[in-house]
This record gives sequence, structure tokens and C-alpha cells, in this order.
Amino acid sequence: MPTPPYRQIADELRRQILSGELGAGEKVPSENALALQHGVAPETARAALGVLAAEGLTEARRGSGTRVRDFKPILRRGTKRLAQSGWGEGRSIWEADLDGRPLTTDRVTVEELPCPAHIARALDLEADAPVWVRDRRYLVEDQPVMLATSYLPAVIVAGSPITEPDTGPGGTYARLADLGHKPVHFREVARARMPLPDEAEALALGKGTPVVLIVRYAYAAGGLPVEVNEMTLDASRYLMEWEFPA
Amino acid sequence: MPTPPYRQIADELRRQILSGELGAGEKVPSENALALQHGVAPETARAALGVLAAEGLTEARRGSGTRVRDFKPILRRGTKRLAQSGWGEGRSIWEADLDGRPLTTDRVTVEELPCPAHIARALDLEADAPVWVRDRRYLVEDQPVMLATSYLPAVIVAGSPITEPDTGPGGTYARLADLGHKPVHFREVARARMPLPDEAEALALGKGTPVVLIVRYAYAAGGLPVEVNEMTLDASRYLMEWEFPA
DNA sequence: AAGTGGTCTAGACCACGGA
DNA sequence: CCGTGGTCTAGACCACTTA
Repeated sequence: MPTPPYRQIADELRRQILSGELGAGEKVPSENALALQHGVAPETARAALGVLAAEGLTEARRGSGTRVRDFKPILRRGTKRLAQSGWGEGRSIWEADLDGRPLTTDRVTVEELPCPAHIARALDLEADAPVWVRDRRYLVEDQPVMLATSYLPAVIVAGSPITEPDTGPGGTYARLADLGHKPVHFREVARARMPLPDEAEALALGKGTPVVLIVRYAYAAGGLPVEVNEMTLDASRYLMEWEFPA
Repeated sequence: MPTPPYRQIADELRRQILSGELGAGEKVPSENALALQHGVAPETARAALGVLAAEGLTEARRGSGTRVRDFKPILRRGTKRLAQSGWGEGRSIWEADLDGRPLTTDRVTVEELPCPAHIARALDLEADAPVWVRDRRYLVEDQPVMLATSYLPAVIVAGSPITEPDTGPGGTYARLADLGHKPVHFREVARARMPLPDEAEALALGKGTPVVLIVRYAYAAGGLPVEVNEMTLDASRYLMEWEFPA
């Protein structure tokens, strides 16, 4: 019934981390050191460190050691970055997020595919209707921070730069405007959960790091859905902001 | 270098869960059963089940067994529920979230305290200036789903029903309107992380369940900040939605 | 009473990183 | 090379649930 030893050890280390006694980047005592200090088996000390890792407070590296994690988030402005003044003038909608740090993409694929069922419902299309699928990974300072997959109806975007890897100045939304389907309304739905192994690998996530899933629906005038964008964010790298009137 | 046994076992079980072969609520094989099936030590089988629990896919109960988790979220409408038509007419701003299920509160405390530094900055107050702090826990069907702490400047709300546990029809925002400080603009900042032990306990969270932290800033006409509300949501119970124009 | 998960031990071998 | 974390074993005892 009392708190088991491995939790007591974890509690003590957690207190030190949260109080700042152990600062970001500092080394936590090793498994063996903890085992000796507390008179427990190495596996028990290991369990204590496992608790902190699962809470996202520490990060272990084989051969090196276990260190206190840092939290230096990117601010993602849900409302402001999608204001028309952003993409309407050829600026990247991402600039505001990064305090000037460059945001790059890799693993870019653009292809025409039959529309998945759940996307078809949102885009108001027949199942398997052709859609252009834009898939990419975003990086900041060579670290992956987000995965994104956009779906756009082929009847709308076929033949446009949206079907090319480089969509040109202003990006996809500027091109949709060129095509006469300027997005005028957005809806974002978000949830958070622990990553699956493939997500953890693609984002190089540490142990106790959740992902945030955001699905954005873009609508042109008259309520016509023109894009669905499924994003997967490293929760330890992002602060998300939305602003709106009462 | 090859995939260790405990991961192989976890991979196989995960596949069965994600494919629906093992449905929500169904029992996963026990530690001993897995150990026998795969010819490993019980602790190794246990490690495999630990992986799935950390991913939020399963939930273990001592004496009972390990079962596949379910995800039946509450839809939290960030924009619509704060539209003035909601609280302006005496309706609870929460109704839309729940498909008719009643939302209740417990652990309600309302007290006047010196303002914490990070809140003082947001409310444009001197540090330690008096604020009324409203603290409560929200439950759906007797399950805790969210913690919330609101901070309101005493110079604005002193003497009003906002300093009582029951704020009356329309809630805090209707009372702020009565006081001549109707909120006209909101800003919400969100992040996700793993819970600390006290959060996990207050929300009765399972092992692989993150929390979503949302801080809402409410502004009256002229940009006067009138409330800061810090919320802690069970990520496995919430879908969050925001809508806004381009 | 039998079976479940929760915790712990005292060993072992391996892969990796830094000095 | 040595210390680090990562994995595994073959036991053990306990607390809890269900039948």
C-alpha cells in the first residue's frame, strides 16, 4: 500500500526537476548510481527513470546518460497565419511561427489518388473520386516538427501548380484563389494522443512525447470545401493559438 | 540490432488492435499467457503490454485484466460556444459540447488571492494585486474530464456573484457584461504533454493519456483583459474545434 | 481459490558514447 | 576501455478481482 520505492525515487527526481534544482540539459544520476544511493536493484532504479521518461521530463541516450528535457516551443498562430493578408501577398503562411528560424520541408510527395472515404465525406466527393494528395514533413533547424497531408479535389486543381511539388509564391491557397476558389473560411479540429511507432520515428519523438493531430478544412465562397489538411505535430515543439470575437 | 522480442509482441498486438481484430473493451492476453505463447519470461511479456499501455491503446486493471481502450470524445467548440448568443441568453456555454449529456462540477473553490506573477502579466495587474480565483473540476457521467482555474481582477468583480460559487444564469461572462465589462474578444493558447502525477490523479487518467492545457484570455472592449482561464483536459476525452474566416 | 497485474531481486549480455 | 542505457531471465511476494 505505501508508495513503492521506484515511485519514491521518481518523485524525488521529479521534485528536483520541477524546482529547477536539476535544470534543462543537466544529467540525472545513472541507473547504477541510483541503485546504490537508494539500496535497490538496478532494475528498480531503472523503473524510476522510466517513469520520468514516460512523463516527458527526461531523455535517455545509450552510452551517454539521461538528461532533463527542454521545452522551447514554436508558436503556431491558427487564426492570424491564415488571415488573407498572409498568403494573399506571396508570403509563406508559416513565417510568423518561427521567430525568423527557417522552416523547410522534406519527404515531399505529390500524387493523384482515389479519395479515402473519410476525406471524401469532408470534401463532399464520391468515394474514390480523384484527389491530389500533397504529403510532406516540416523541419526547423534540421529537426522534424510536423507531418502534413493535404487533399484537394482533382476537378478543382488539375493542371494547376498545386499538382507540382512547388506551388509558387503564396502557396496552395494563393493558387486556389487564382483558380477562382479562394478560401474564405477555415475549420480546425484538434486532438492529442501518444504517437504510433511510425509517427514517433518520422518525428524523432522522445519517450513521453504526445502528438497533436489537427485537421483543417478550408472552404471557398458558398461553403464549397476545397482542401482537407491532416497535420501531425510534435507536441513538445508547439504552442497553438487561436483568436476570435465573442 | 533486430527488433527485440518485447517489441515484436507489442507490434503483433498493436496490429490486432488497430485492425479491429481486437475491438474496444476486449481482453488482451494476460502476461502469463503471452509469456507461454512466445516462449519468453513473464517480465518480457509484461514489457510488451507496457508498450501498448504507454501508447494509450490498452488499460490494465489488477485482478481483472488488460483491455483495449475506447475513444469517445466530447466535442469542444472553441469558437461557437463562446459566441455571445450562448452566454448572452442564459444558456450554459457548455451545452453544445456534450450531445445532451449533463456536465457537472465538483471540487469548487472561490477565493480572493494575491495574483500569481504569470497571470498578473496577462491581466495587466501589479504582481500580488488581489484576484478572485475560481477553481473547479468538470465531470461527464461522473467521470472527471477537465480541471479549470479562472482568474478575475478583484477591482472588477468584487461584490458581484462572480465571487460566489454559483454565478447565476449565463455564468461568469454574463455577469461581466452586467458589470459593464462584456467580453468581446478571446484568445486561446493550447499545448499537450504528459500529465504530472497530481493531474493524472485528479482526472483519473490511464497510463498513455496526455493532457491538453488551454489558457483562455478574455478581453472587454478596448482590449481590457478581464479573465484568464487555465484548463487541463483529459486528451482521451476531447476533440477541440475552432472556426474562423480567412 | 485461482488468475490477474504490480513490484522487486540478482544476476546476465549487449550496443553505444565518450575519454 | 569503461560507464551508460537496453534487454532479458527465473524466480519471488503482494494486492486485487472474479468466480
